[in-house]
Amino acid sequence: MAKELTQRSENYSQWYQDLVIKADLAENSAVRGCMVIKPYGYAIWEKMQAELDRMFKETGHQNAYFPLFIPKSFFSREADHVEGFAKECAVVTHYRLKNDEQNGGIVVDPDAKLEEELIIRPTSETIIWNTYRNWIHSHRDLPLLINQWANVVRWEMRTRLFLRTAEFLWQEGHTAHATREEAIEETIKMLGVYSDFAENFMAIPVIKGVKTENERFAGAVDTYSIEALMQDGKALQSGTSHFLGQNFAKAFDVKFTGKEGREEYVWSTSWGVSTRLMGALVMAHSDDNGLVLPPKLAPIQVVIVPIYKKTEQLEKISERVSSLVSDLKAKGISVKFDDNDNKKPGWKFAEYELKGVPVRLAIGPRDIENGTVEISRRDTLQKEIIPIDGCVEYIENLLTEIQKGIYRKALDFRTENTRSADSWDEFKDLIQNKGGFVLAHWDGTSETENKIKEETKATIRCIPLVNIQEQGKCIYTGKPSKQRVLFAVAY
RNA sequence: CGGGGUAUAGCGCAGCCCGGUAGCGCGCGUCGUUCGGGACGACGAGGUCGUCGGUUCAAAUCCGGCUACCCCGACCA
Repeated sequence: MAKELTQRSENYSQWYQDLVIKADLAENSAVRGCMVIKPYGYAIWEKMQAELDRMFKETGHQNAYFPLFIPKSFFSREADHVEGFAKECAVVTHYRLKNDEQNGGIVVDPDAKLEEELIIRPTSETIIWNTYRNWIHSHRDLPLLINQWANVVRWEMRTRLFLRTAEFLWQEGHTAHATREEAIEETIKMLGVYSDFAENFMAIPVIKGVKTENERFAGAVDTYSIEALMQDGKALQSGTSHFLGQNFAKAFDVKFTGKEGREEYVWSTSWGVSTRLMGALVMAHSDDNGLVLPPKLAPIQVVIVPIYKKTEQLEKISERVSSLVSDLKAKGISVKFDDNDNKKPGWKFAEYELKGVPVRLAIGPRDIENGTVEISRRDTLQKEIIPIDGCVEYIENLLTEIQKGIYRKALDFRTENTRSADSWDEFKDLIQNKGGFVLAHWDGTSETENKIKEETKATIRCIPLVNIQEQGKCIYTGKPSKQRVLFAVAY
């Protein structure tokens, strides 16, 4: 075995690390906390982007681009926002280098100090709201529905490929509305877009919910999120949508004249998903043989491996395969015919499993003679021999089935790993020994939430939007509670 | 940012304790035999030992600074 993968049962986080690197998704760079996203990984991200972008446009949003740099003064306008991000900001203080006459090399030119320091955006609310002030004057300018695809920087202490990096790629939607209700509706709508995307494209079931005060975005009135469960029983926040109230409108003085001629502050939202989704995708489905990709996001959906001894055999296979390739392409299926002569079939099988290609076809002289092809699916590793005539339809159906199958598997896993706790002992036992989601009553205070976190590392992931209302007692304090909330140890 | 570990050929590692001019496996190149689950043989190429400095006749090896990565904490999408 050329590329050994650590087994999940042995060391889950090592398995993740190995897989991201060995499947050629990304690697660490020379810059602390920053990764290089490699072509195969980036191809998956591009597929995610393409679909999300389509969904945003379908819901009326337009793309725009705002600067990477944010003047320091903008940043301090919204008090909670600064407090939340201050500790992890990269700051530009100078704009020029010069030759170091004493020691050689180059140094920062002390004469080139910026009048006002620039923050590298950790998120763009401030620069965007400062801009929106000039764009919004009347109710006729609303709603303003903008999205941007960008990189952002948060100076993280501890990083992991895709899950937490100092620089990451994301999209951030920033919308302005005339009424509170409309802004809340937008917040929930975009949360819905995220959950549809997660479930239908990434094949990851998610729970939509609202965050508690502790976990709320700095500057938001309410933060909503989608929460996914990874195979090791930890939760991963996979997307957030914020109702910002009038906080940023007030901080940046963004007012509009309503129909009745009254001047009012606008209502706003922001929402984002990042390359963290790549981490979710890896951890939700993959196994000890490598990646398992949902067909809808796989850069290569079908790989064809020829099996031959002599070049005449390869020629025959290639001839038969070329029409198959064009038939598949005509159906919009991405296919690769790997006729690389330097690698043996067995090596290729292992390699494409590592890379998570959903369907593999193997065609050898025997198949040419019998008019068959060996088809094998990545999710279950099952193989069968089918007639080559009409196999396009078979493959098309199989891709759909795989997409459903891995969603089903992830959903079953989540169902099995979502439990209720009715006492503190039971709660601790579940969190420590089983992991997964734990539904439990909570008294609604940050104080209790913090104590639970200190003692168990579990946090409230969200208060599910779809939730049974029932009387109960807080597992920690015994105080009355109206509903259960979703706890888990999170990434 | 605190504690621990690591850095030697493209990758994975040995050598370091006890200083004497670098080795193994995989990969890579050529040729031949192979090819239905990570093939085999022969020959060959490839390293200023992370980086900067110190000790020494001599440093991968001893000492110090720096950088990056991994693990464990605190912070976070």
